[in-house]
Amino acid sequence: MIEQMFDHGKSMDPGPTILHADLDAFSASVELLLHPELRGKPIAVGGGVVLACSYEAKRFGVSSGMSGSRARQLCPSLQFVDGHFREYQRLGDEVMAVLGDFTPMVQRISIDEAFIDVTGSVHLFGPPEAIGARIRQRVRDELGLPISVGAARTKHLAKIASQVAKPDGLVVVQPHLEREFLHPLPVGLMWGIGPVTQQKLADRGIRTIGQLAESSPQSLRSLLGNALGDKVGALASNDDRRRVRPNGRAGSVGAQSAFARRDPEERFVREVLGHLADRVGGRLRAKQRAGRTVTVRIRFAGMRAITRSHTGRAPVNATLTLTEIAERLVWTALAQQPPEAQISLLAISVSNLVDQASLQLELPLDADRPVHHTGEIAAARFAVDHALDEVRRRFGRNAVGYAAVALSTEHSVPDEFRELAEHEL
DNA sequence: TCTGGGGTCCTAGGACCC
DNA sequence: TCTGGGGTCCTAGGACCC
Repeated sequence: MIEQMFDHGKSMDPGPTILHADLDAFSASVELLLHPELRGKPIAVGGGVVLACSYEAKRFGVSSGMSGSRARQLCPSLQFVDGHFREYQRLGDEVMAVLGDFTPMVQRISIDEAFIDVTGSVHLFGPPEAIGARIRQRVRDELGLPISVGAARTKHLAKIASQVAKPDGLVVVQPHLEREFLHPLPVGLMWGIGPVTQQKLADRGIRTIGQLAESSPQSLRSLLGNALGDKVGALASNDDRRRVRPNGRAGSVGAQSAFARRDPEERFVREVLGHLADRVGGRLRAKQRAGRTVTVRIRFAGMRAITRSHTGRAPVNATLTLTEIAERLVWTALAQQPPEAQISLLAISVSNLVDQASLQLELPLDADRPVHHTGEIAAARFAVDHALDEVRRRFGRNAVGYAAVALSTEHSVPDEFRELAEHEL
């Protein structure tokens, strides 16, 4: 009798209920909606670069980020389609709206993936398996897209469950079966364990999450560092206290451009940096934000990369100011490199962000300059930026701008695709 | 696996302050 | 005229996420 009551009590209050919902091969699935005749065939979005691909293409070893020529080698029957990026954004938002019908506790991880905490919703919609099934049914019926869902007591378990559920499935991890579920799985499924960490663990004979759970905290700390060691040790031992947090704002904004290796010619570098600064500055200004730290990244032929940063007293978001700071950082860094070094990527990122409603005109944009100089320049730049921002607002982002004509279109990526990855500022 | 693009977090050393 | 310990900020590099 007492045991029954204990059991009954447990199932009435199993703790938090977290779902992880993850659209299957999202971009490719949207393209299949638009091109039903391609269903069942290996397809890839993109051309010069694979931006996304279907499960059929993945089976050949095709993956996103791969060059188009490499993908064609692996899969000669691969069909390339143009991306409909605005559709991805719209449908991704629609899916999030479906999730929002079950709870406001939605944490969106990317265009096509989110955690939701339905602890407070089970009395309305039933147990986790019922909620997961309803979500999948609605996304299928209303949007025509396959989505996998994992449900469990923690984020870690829910996320792994949705991966195990793929493609187009639902996996619920019952609280009393968590260890049986978790321990046989490979460590690479865990959040935070990528190729490097996986190799380090494999060198110690650790391949499953169960083996990881048996390892001593001290050995994991010394192998992986304190933070990561503690984190993976806790997760493997099924100790995950992270909450679902509705999305906050981004802590940094950046843009990058990769290109075929080339000599760092002055005109080229200026054009690329101007283009990147324009993208970053435009996004900052659109959200009335600015940042004190400007970081550049230079990747060389052979993939070695360096970063250089500058933190000023005043936050910046003017395109020309960002360009100048970035140029100075890049040339100072390149001066320390062998003169024959070729570059294959440039990036600009702005961090230490602050809100900057209407203080723009009063603030010197670069505190390192003499004040009499900065006042006028700041005002002029403010005016130029806002004129351009306004033209773009009315006629579109590409109506006017610092186009980097030196960038070949072959390896560059459509702006609409970039926008999919942008975080809320 | 010969590598796109936008992000986050951690580490380690140095400067500087009290 | 030798030197503790803690806190904060900055810089650079690296792993990882989607």
